[in-house]
Amino acid sequence: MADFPACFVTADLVVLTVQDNELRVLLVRRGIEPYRGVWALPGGFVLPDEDLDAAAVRELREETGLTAPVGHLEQLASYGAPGRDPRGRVVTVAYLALLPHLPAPVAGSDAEGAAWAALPVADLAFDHARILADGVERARAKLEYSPLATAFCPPEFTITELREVYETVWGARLDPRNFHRKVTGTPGFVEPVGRSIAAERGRPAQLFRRGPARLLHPPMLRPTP
Amino acid sequence: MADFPACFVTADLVVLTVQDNELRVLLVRRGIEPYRGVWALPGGFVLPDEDLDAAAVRELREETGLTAPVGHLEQLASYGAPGRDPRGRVVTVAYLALLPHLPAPVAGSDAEGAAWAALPVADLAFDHARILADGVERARAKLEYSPLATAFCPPEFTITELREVYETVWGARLDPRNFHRKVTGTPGFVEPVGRSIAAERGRPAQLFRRGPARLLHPPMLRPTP
DNA sequence: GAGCTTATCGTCATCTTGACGAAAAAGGGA
DNA sequence: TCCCTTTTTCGTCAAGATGACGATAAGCTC
Repeated sequence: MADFPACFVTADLVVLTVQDNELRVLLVRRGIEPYRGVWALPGGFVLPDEDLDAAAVRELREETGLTAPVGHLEQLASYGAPGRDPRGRVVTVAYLALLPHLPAPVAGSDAEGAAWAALPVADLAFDHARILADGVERARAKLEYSPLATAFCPPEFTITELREVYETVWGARLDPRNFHRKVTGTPGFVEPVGRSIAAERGRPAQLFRRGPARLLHPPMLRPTP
Repeated sequence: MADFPACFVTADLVVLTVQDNELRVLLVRRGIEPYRGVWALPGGFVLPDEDLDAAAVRELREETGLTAPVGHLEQLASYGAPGRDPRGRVVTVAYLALLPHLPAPVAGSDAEGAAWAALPVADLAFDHARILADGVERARAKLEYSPLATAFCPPEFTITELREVYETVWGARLDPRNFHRKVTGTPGFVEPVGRSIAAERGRPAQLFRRGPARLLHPPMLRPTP
């Protein structure tokens, strides 16, 4: 094994949220070289005796201040092209997190600042533009056959809020009546809370929470433009 | 960066094929410690200045003797639990390959032998049972919304051969008439070659090759048992 | 209460699916 | 040659899902 060169392994995060009908990603401004002062995905080195998933959870907590288990976190892909990091051989295991909108992000120890950036974003450090694009495409695809759109919503939400998540992530308009029928008619997608909430205008909407289903059968397909 | 411990990175392969109506995986019997003599997924260390995908392609070629670009290869997931390899911190980037049936596999340099093993298999080295299970589930899911079942077939195949791939991977029976209608009616899934082939018995079947579609719209859903 | 806005329910044509009948196209045997 | 078997391929029909859109319900403000 001594014949093989050592690598460093990092866990980077594509943290997506929906706010003001915009898809936004959590970015940090790098405080150290390389790419000092450039926006990048949050992340960091995997610690000794730390599992990859644990590293992602730790980074997510450090960057967002999240303690409660809300939203969704899954492994996205790994990136290890030679030369992607000028410091040497660094392999990144990227994770995708989908979160409801949170207060202002917290800057990490080696960052000058953090912000929610509306997509599309330009000029990211390393190969983070590619990782971000892969994460967004994964999120778009997953909304089709899984109930993960609820990860963008607070614990209790209305069908209209859920529809706005779909419309924002997909960049498409959906018919409110057909969407309502599809969501409430798919077993395990959402469960009625039993209460209603008064909107600013119009008829109050029923509140729902996420149901037990992990997969949508049949899936909710994107409109074919 | 010197604060962080070095890891070793390997690329391991879940190579699946369909033969005799069985789903089979390529395994090697390890010739070196640890787990000497135990069956494992093929794979090896990523070389210096080698991209992850390139390492997977190289390992696949070394283990199968494949030169022509047939079948399908994609990244599956990464596994890096501490202690998964007794030699130290080893992170594995797993790849999933779907291939038509090939002649007998070639044993690699550090393996005592190689074989196509019918699923399910037991007693694999490291955490390879988990990686294999993830690969099989990925393959099953991908048959639903992509035309990748054609990767299990030779360049020219009949609709019945394609259906047998689905039936084998899913472990379910499909109606030949409805399957034929669905496959030939989905744009870009398969293209007629124009010739027919005489089977052992019954009416000769038309030959098809894979079409240009990357995604099936609408998807071919697994039967709900 | 009139008027506005949004949520929710219904209707209907169209498309897709699951179950299954039937014709087409080969070979084998009497 | 004429059945018989087998497999492929095409049709039919009911049930379910979808897209387009009308209609009603339930709040608000004036």
